[in-house]
Amino acid sequence: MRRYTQQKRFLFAVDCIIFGYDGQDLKLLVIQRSFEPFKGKWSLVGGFVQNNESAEDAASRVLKDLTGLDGLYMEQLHAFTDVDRDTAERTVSIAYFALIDIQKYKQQINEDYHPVWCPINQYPELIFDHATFVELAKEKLRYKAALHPLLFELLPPKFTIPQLQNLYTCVYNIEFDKGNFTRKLLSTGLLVKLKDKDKLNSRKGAFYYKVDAKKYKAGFKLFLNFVPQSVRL
Amino acid sequence: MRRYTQQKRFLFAVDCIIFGYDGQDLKLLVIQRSFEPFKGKWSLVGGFVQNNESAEDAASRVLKDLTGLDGLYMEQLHAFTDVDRDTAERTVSIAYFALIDIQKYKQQINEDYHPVWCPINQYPELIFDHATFVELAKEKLRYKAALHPLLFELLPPKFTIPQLQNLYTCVYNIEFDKGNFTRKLLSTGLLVKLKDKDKLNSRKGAFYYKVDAKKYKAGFKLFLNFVPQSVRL
DNA sequence: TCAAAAGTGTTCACAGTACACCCATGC
DNA sequence: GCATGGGTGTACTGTGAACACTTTTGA
Repeated sequence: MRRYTQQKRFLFAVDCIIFGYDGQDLKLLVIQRSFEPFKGKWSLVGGFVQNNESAEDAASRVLKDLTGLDGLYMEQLHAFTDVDRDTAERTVSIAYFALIDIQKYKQQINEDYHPVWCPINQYPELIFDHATFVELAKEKLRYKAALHPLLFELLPPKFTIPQLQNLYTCVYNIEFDKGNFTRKLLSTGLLVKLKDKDKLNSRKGAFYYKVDAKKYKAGFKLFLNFVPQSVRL
Repeated sequence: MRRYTQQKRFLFAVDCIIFGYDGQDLKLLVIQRSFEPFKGKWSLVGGFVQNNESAEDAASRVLKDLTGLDGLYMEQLHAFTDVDRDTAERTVSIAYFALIDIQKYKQQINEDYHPVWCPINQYPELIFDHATFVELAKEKLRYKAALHPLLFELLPPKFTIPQLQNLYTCVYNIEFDKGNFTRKLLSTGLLVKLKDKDKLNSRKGAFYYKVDAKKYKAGFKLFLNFVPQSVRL
């Protein structure tokens, strides 16, 4: 009754929700679909899982194809399995969300896909159930970043505290008190102060910091009450 | 190049990590596999996703088959997709974890599967990568229960605060101060005090409480710092 | 009356918040 | 010197942790 041979097989895809930060705003990467059905419509980046790769492998491959980069932050979001979610044929999609610093990587984006960075709250209509993916990913980003030092993945290796504060403001749509923000941040011990300053955004200039890689890895799980509970959703 | 017709199709299963609480200890439900390969070996409860159902549908069906119950707490844990995870044929498995009160439901367990409740830290060797599923589920349970009022799903409708405290102790392997525990719990406003007492566990007796269903639903997302951060993993 | 568990009260330390104030610099 | 944004100091408040104490009841 449950023998393998009598079971259906399904198509199996991955789709990536790619968040990027350009120093100003939080963005979402979408592409124009290059194949039928819905060729030319807006879509998340995705692809089918091949015989010799796991879903993680496939998602990494898709990310690399698009950005030219390995080693981006990436994690599984959710498996979407509704019977009719793909109108062509039953397809299971595993969604991954990834974080990237737009400044650093924008020149490496593969233009074959016609990728576009959209404001996170203002992206075009997407095919299938991809908008559901995005909304869930946004929720998870907010949830997780409230507890773990996740947002560093969106910044360049050198960044200032005001830059980081602006990023938090983008993610949570609230203002943070700069004094308290700075103290809380430095109290985690995850940051290393550098000698030089960023002078673009103010006359006085703000010191650059970088992440202490060792402490970052070790301290990833236990972090902060950075964001008021009421804002975390 | 990415046409649907040229893609592989894969088998697609669900597996359930079922946690139960019997008033004393936290348990895991495992079964003896009734079909090849590995017939007779220990395994999580699972099944293949059918043509006309989503993975959630399939997981609910599997849970119902085993326990006779609808409406159990259930959520998607993770999709496991390693190429060789199933030795018979490439199979993607979506793992769900479920919470049930053993006391209430034990008589309804379907005996065809030879199900056994094992202590959560002492379960038999499981087939394939099922042990990985269980460990991830334990981690997620601890993580989520530290932030959300999840553990009520493991208790009967009427329960005492000392019972709940014992459950927390099982999950986190730490002692909780009863005074602080009680205060923190009642301050959430999620509980309603009942008139009667449980007299089995003490001479004095402990008042029963029940969950305020409306507040429970509304307050599920914002809960407590119930568990010290260092214990959450 | 005593033991055992339920439940309450009290103190202390510290983390989060609000907000005032000082600092460095380019114009 | 003054406007601007970076950075520090401080006082207040609330929450969490530790632990002493009271209550209830069966044996």
